[in-house]
Amino acid sequence: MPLKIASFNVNSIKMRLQSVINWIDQSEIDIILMQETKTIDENFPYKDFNEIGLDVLASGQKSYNGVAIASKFKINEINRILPFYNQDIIEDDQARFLHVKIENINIICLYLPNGNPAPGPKYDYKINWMKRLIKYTEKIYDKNEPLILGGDFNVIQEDNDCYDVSKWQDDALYLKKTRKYMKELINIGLIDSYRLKYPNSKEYSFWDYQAGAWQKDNGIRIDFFLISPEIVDTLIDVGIDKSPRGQEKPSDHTPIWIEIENF
DNA sequence: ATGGCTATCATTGATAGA
Repeated sequence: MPLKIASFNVNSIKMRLQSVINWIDQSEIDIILMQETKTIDENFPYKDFNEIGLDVLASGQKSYNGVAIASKFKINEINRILPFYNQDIIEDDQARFLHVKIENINIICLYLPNGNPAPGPKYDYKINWMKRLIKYTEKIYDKNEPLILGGDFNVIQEDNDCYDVSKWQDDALYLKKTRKYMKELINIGLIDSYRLKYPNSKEYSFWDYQAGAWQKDNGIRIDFFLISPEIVDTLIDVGIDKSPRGQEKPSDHTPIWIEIENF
């Protein structure tokens, strides 16, 4: 039976609740990874997801960040804290990470830090977070086990992932160091599922609210599904659904999805 | 245009996003 998995930076689950629920229903999504939910767990709208038959796990905080997963199959929590490997940082109160197991699949839902302005402490935090993610992924990686990293990576990895990279030269999303660590993560043995199917396409997953970016298609592709070889073997289809971005009161991101043969 | 918009929290302004 095919399994359809999506990732969507919703930019506030409260503002986007009805459109997210409708999109899940219309797109026949089995598992959805959400980012920028912007609410504490007590206030997460669990009921609305439960009513359409989904189990939910949320890891949020007040005002900013926040990740959540909703699934037709039981969600088994593995980890909601990305471990530290750098002794300089002793705590991290930003809700950006969820590692779960659903059926036989290890799934990580992530919201990688933006990092602007660079250089500066926010960029240092981003790079440190990427190093932690690399270490964690190396630790759990097994090429014979299905593993999916999905979410908002806040990285413009290739020139084809941006309408005009000349405007992003000094941005934290495109700096050489950012792309170097993204490459290091991929080199553990993961595949960018979108690029596997569309090696040369220019399609985006984010358009700024400002300056008519959506109307001009001034977008960037920063939401990814990185998948292990075991998932590649069962991959049926991949896509970016632009339609939610064109609706009233949209998120500035649009959902991405993969379909795999699982059972 | 170091601009343009959207969301949150707190109280009409500051902060963050990318």
